[in-house]
Order: sequence, then C-alpha cells, then structure tokens
Amino acid sequence: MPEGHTIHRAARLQNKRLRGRPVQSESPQGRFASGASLVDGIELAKISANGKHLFYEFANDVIVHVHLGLFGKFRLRSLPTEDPVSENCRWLVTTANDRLHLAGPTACEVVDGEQVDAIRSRLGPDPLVKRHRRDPVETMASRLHRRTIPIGAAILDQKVIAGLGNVYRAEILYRIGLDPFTPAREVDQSKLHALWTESVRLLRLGERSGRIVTTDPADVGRTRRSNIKAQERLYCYKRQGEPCRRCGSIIRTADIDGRNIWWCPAEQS
DNA sequence: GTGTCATGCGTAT
DNA sequence: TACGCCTGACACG
Repeated sequence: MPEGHTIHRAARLQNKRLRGRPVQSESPQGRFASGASLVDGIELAKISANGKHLFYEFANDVIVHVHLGLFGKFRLRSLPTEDPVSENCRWLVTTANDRLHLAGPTACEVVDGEQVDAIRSRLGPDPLVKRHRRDPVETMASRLHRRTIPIGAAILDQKVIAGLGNVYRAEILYRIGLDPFTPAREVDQSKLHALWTESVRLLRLGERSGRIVTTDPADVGRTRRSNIKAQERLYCYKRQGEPCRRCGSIIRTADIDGRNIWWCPAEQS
C-alpha cells in the first residue's frame, strides 16, 4: 500500500530496528547484487523518507535509493523467522536481530549525493516532513499557477505535493469539498490551505496506524475512530454506485490522466 | 489456468 | 496517449 504514509512508516520502523547496526546485505534475486555487495558488512547509519522515496545511508557513504512503485513490499521480521526469502527478493538486509526483505520495487539502486539532491529537488512539499523552507501552501500555489489541468491530476504530481497517491487524492478532495475536475488555477487559497492541512492530518494518521482511514466516526455511525470497520474507512475510493456517507448521493467514478477517481457530485461542487 | 486490475512512475511516440 | 517495469489478489471458466 505504498502512498507516502507507508514510506514514512517504513523508515520509522526500520530505523528503530536496523539503524546503527552493521548489516549483511545481499540480493537473492541477483538484480541488485553489485549494489548490495557495496554495503555488505557496513553499518546502516540512517534511513530517511521524502515523499514516496527512501534513502538508506551507510557508514561508508554509500546511499541506496528505494522506490516501491505500485508493487513493492517490505517485510521486516525479528530473527529467527519462519518467513521464507522469496525468489524475487531484490534486497535482503540482515542484522543480528532482524531481517528486512524487499521485493518488487520500481527502484533499488546505489546513488550519490547529487542524485539524492536531484530527486529531492523535484519533489513538492511533503505533508509528513515537519520543516519546510518555504510556506508549503505557497509552494503548491506557485506550482499550480496558470495550470489548466484538473486539480485531481495536479495533486498526483509529486512536484506539487509529495506523497499523495490515488486513495488519498480521492479522499482529500472529498473532505475539502472540491470537484476533482476543477482547473488547478481556479482553486483558491483557502481550498489550497485546506488541502494541505487535511493532507498533514490524514497522512499522519495513516503513518501511525499503517492504514488509510479518512472517515469521521460520526459519518459511519461510530463514536470512536478505533471502532471504524474496514468497509467504513473511506468516503469515495472504489465506492462507485454506493451512497455518499454524508448526503446519500451516488458516488461517481471517471478517469483522470489514466487513473480512476471517485467523488460525490453533491459534496464536491 | 488465464485474464484483469491495482495505493506508481519514467520514457517514448 | 501508450507502453514497460515490477508482483499479487481476485474473478472467471
């Protein structure tokens, strides 16, 4: 489930267990064999997350860049473990106590500092990063300026805001009451501000819980967030034909830029 | 077993 | 706009 919350959560949990320890590094599948060997036996100094990107910094200054793409998955296990190493395991990182198993990533590669800077510089503000050089809302506004693409396409552009994926895009636009087809340049400052604050709130929740929950308990007949059932976690995503949880209008779906979006035609207008 | 789709993104046309 | 990459879950026959 790799949107930004998944990546930041992975960095946090992996730092807790792997950071500061020498690792055994290998590529059972073979496709990352030369990179993996560069850090075999080396201390993992720090893992950092930006948007949907992860950077593994080792004590010998080698940096490994990982991007999960659509299919990538981590499995972090305490040792000993019964969990098998799959034959498509791209990178296997083992310490005395733990084992990190990575399969299916879009990117798993050794990069230098300049490449890290290049990746970071093409990312917009990340709702899960605390400090920003510029006001994040201003940065978003400047990157949407005069663009006629629908806001539903714009917020998947990682240069505009880093870390949102297809679930959060539908859910956040619902929560701020914005029609996904609104041209980006017509979105006013107050909506952009709401977009940012809802992104921060929802991604933080997702980072802590490991799942995407965007519904308010009251909208699904619950009194506490912890009582929300799996079927009740979202307002729009993949709910085409079902009634809106707030107004009962039928949730619609359409294609924006080759990806499906879902929205409530009444709440978002 | 086969086909389809998916929480992503870069490159080519 | 289409395709390629990477994998797994599920529907269907």
